[in-house]
Amino acid sequence: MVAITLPDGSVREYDGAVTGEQVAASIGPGLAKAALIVKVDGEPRDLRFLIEQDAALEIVTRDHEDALEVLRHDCAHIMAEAVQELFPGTQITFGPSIDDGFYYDFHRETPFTPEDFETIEKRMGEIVDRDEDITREVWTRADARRLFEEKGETFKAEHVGNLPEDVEISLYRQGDWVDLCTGPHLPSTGRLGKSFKLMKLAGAYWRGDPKNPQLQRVYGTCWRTNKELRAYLHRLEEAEKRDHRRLGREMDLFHFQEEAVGSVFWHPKGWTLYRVCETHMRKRLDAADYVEVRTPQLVDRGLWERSGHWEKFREHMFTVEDEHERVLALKPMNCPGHVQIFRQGITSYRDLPIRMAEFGSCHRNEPSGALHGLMRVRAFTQDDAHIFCTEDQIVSETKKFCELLLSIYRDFGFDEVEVKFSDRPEVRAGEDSVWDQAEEALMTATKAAGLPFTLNPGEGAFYGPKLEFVLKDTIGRQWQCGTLQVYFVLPERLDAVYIAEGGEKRRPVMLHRAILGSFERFIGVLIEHYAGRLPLWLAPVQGVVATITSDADDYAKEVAAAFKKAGMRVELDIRNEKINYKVREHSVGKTPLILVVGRQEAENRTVAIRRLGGKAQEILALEDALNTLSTEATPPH
RNA sequence: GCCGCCGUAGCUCAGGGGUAGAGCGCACCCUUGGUAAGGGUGAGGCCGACAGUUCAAUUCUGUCCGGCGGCACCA
Repeated sequence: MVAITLPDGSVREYDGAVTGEQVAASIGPGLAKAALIVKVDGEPRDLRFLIEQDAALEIVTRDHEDALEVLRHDCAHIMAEAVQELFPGTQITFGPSIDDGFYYDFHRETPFTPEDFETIEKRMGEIVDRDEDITREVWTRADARRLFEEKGETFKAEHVGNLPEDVEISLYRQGDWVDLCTGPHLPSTGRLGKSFKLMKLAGAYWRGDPKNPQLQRVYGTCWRTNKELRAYLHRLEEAEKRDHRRLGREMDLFHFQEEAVGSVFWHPKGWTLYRVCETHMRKRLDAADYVEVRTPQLVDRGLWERSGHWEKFREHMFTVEDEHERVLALKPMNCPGHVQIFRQGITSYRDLPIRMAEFGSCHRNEPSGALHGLMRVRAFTQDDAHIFCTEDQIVSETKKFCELLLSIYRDFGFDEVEVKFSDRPEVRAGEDSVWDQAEEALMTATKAAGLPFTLNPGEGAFYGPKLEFVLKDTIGRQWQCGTLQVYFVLPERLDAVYIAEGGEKRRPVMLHRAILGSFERFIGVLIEHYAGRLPLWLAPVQGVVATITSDADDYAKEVAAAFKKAGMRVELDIRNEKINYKVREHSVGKTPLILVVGRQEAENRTVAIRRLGGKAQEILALEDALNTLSTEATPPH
């Protein structure tokens, strides 16, 4: 007897071993038809997996939350089958499901083109129509390897050889097509349906290593229904509309051009936004007892050699030579500079902690393929600071920093923050004992700060372990902005000391920390988060005074001047255009307030306020409008 | 950096071996209009750069530069 417990708590008994397929059939033919896979004691399994002992069973149908992953994985297989039928000689490698879809990496001499998509999609549809049985087979390692070698599937054969000894080698067969896979899979290709679409082509390295052959990756998306597929495609279009590169142009914030690849040309409006962010940060840092400094842009390579950067990051540093053939590097970071300031004079333990901030302009020669609008540039400005403190102060400083960071994120409208703890990477500076110490200190401090965090093993910085603070924007995308890194090694290398209570010299610890990360990137994130509709205090142009007829020009000028005097950023639009036209243009330009004035307003000394996206207008006396709106436009805190 | 695609007016894009087109924007004129595009006229282009093929190249080929999507990278 085998007793199967279903999610509703009911128990069904069977004479002997039973499959999920049989259980589903015994419940009802509809369910049997809708079933994709099952979960046996929580483990995803094929419908035909033989359950030999009592177990909890969950039948995964299309509506189940796990269904998409299975459908997408099967879709990848069906695509691979289609590709191998259509293009003999193409080798298969890996094809997992991913967020919103799947991909499959192929090895083939001639590249695929987007024109091939239609052909492949058509063949995939045929494979679904053929409704081929998908069966699981267990092979010995040697046989599986031989099979793939005979088929000329060198990548698969290599992979079989690399699998751990204790892993069961399972092959999935659908029609004449075979792939090495752990599964689970649908019982037949017909269950996939046709709500899929091939999306794009890309290169990818075999096993992610640039030294290995490059494969051709085909990305696709796959959904439960055509409706879901259409909704997804619509979502992509919407996401494109909030792309900061597009909005940057439409809102006249910044541009890029060939002569300065990876550097931003900030237009007046974009620079206003930048300055508002900077001013706000400066205010918050002042209040948090930071001191602000400025360190040199060009620094002799000797300092970078001592700090260890020259050895590790040489190829990412821009260098210049002076007339004595002395090599100077454009600073890629601010830490060594800050240590130089710390080293001036003698520091007492009484002076610690010293929180040294710099809106540090840095240059890094990022690989050309990494550049991406404001998100990844070669010239950027960090909201950087180094906290020089004693080991005893690490916990309290970390705590203070986390509070400051969360509070500033809230100012900018981000409430969801994920924290990741990254420990020692393979390539690193310093002894393991020092890393032990640094990791332990950071871990204690992080726990004391009381923030939930996840572990991110091996992802620490060159100098020390780090916390990463990841923002979640309106549409759920994640952006790593803030960081806190514990440096024990750098103060040693650059010989930073303070005089301790007993009169002896001691090494301070440095906490390298940033909240926005880089202003450029953060502004990119802000633009996308708000889809360009920035909150009033951030908007570069907060309001436009727009006239209805030229009779109101003089009054409009007076209104604009009054708002400007009240500290607001307003523009005047007295062009010979209809109000409809002006409203449309300023709405498209994402101006938060349109202050409409016509004859009536001029006579009554009022303004008609139209808010971005709103339909209604609100008529206020000029004085009231000034008070209300300038209060509303005040930055948080 | 690697793979694929792309580069035509300020923007979005069409075209195609015989030196170019649309819409929006811009300028000027008419219009003074009450909340998301009023009308007319006009000016804008070394068709990314450099080589090659050709009687002729913006169009075909190659190289380079830049952009886009991934991969790799991100102190």
